[in-house]
Amino acid sequence: MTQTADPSRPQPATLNDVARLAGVSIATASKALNGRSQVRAETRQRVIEAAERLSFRPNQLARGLLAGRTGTVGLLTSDLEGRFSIPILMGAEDAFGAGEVAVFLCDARGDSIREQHHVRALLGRRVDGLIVVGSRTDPRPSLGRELAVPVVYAYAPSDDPADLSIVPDNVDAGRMAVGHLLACGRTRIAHITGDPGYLAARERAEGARAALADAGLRLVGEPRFGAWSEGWGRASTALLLDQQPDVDAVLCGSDQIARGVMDVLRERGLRVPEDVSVMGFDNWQVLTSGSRPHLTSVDMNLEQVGRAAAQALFGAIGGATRSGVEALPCRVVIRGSTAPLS
Amino acid sequence: MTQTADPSRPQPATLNDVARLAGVSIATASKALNGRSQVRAETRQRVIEAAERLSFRPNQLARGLLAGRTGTVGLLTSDLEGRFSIPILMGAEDAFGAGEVAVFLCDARGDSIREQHHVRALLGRRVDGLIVVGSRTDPRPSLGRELAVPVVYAYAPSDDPADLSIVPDNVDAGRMAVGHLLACGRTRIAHITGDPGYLAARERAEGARAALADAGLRLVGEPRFGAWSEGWGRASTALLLDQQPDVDAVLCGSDQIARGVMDVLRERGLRVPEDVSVMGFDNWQVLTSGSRPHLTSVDMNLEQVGRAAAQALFGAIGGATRSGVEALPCRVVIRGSTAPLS
DNA sequence: TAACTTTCTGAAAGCCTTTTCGGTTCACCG
DNA sequence: CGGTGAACCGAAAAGGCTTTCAGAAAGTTA
Repeated sequence: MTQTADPSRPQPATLNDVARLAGVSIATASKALNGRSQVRAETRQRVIEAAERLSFRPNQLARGLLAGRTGTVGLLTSDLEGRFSIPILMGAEDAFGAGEVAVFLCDARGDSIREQHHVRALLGRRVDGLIVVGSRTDPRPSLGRELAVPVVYAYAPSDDPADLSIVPDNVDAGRMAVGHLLACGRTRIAHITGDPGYLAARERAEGARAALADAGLRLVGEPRFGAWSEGWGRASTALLLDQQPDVDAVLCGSDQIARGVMDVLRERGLRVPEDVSVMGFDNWQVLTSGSRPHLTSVDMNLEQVGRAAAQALFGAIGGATRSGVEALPCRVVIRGSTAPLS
Repeated sequence: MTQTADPSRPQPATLNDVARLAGVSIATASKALNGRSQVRAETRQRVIEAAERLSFRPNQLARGLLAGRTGTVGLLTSDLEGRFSIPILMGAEDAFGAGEVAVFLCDARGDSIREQHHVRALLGRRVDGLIVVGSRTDPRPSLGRELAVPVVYAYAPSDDPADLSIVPDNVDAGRMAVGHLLACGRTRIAHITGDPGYLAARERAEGARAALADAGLRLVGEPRFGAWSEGWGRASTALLLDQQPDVDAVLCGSDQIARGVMDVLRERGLRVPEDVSVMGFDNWQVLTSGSRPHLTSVDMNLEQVGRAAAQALFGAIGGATRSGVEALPCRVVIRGSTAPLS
């Protein structure tokens, strides 16, 4: 029988041990260690040394029990696999980790039953707040208003406007992308993008169209919705070149699509960026820096989304409630695949 | 002044509330809810209903304080960014999440100071154990033997053999990869791989060489160490074809390298897989399924590494200590880029 | 009816820390 | 030398839960 009490593993020291070793009461020890002013300097020193000797770490459980705040938050993601969750998670972890907050990570695998389960478990652990990270920008069901702790939604906004959601501004991103291509002197711009079931795809297309309209231009053909894959990029580029051989720029809905587009352009003997400039979306480094030339792409600043969500949650824990959907700007990262017309 | 006590947010119910509502003592309520046998069925029912009504969730802090076990573990990663940490983290989260264990996520950013800081914070929170996830397979400094809780190292083994480490078997992976190419009838196999500073690169090369030796063969040329990038794949393939034009298979140290290799092969008019079979490493889906043809690759089963680490930690918490480095097998995922010689 | 089980219930201790508040000590002043 | 205030210290409560143990209630047997 394996016992849980491993005799070789010493129990961590308690405040009691420290107090005894220093020859003071528990209360004094606590005050000494927490910088309270009711302690003589000499006594404080003795206590601190005792704590050092026992490598005492105050038990956060007890502290949390007493304070009513645990200094923990739950990070509820719907798919760790997805590459969008990770940077957000990093940003949040970063914003919290700097302070004295620890993060519980839960992956619901896109299953709402499991999500419910995790929420309950987190509430049982008395987290001070919750960040819900989605894997796409389409609105998702709210966790509800009755929760005992504040909640902030990141990337995927809540469908309840009373909740606070932090998302990247994909419409504006579409505008910015086209803006860059226009600044390069391109006027015959096509848009090849992914699954039209994704709000992100539709919003980017909308932004692109709006920016062109502002310049008195239109897309070359309709936006070509399809899949978020290199294969779709290749297939639709072939079609595009047949139908609109005079295109001078392609804005792609993802870096994967852009890779496919560039491959076919090269095969057809077109030069990137001279003949056709190509732009991707997501700024996924493995794709942007593997291509020839390196791929200009729109970065959604996801880490910042995560950080903003964490800060908003921090504020909400402090009582400063916000609500609605807050859209953060994206940014264009210029590399070799776009250049001014010569 | 924003106050922390938000009057609109109801305090969660305590066992006391439940007991009062059910008209029993706290003790009885506790026993009723925890399935202890000292309670009449009718009383138990009343308590359960009361708990339901108040949507009572026992405070895990208080429970943990009492039990000496918190039901939490720390997951210490050195770089969330890196794509190797994530699947491991998923596997671990999976193995734990199924039970009643919650996971604290900490990212040390490859900084050992920050790592120390996180370890202390986690110990202060009285985690029951720690999983340390590395970003490369080279051994890393142990956290030490004096820790109050068990530790399991995943992917990056500890340099102290007294610790338990779970890693993928890269030597064997090299053997398996070459085994597959040999099974395809390939005999003139080249190896293009990444930074020789990485143990993974050296081990895979070693395994490949060993498998060839077993078959009475040798690599075509020396292993070509370089960088883990498409660019290196392209550059070294050009060189390879100049020096060894009769090569009939290329084993690559990563999927990125493989993509570069395939691009140059295609440009030189060589057919994949007919003329030259190409194999990658890591089975990174965005790369393997974007290429033409889809890329055969070695998967390190990282999720399983994570799961195994979690299970080992679970065992260690229960007192079943293991130690040493345990290497888990990888697997070859066959796609279109490798095929038998016709 | 007395004595004895059996079954259920509740008071209280304990986990570890922080904080309040009353008590002790001591220097200093009138 | 009694009194005052400051400086320091410790007892105790609180926070929510589990568990032990003693006691109450109900049922059984002689």
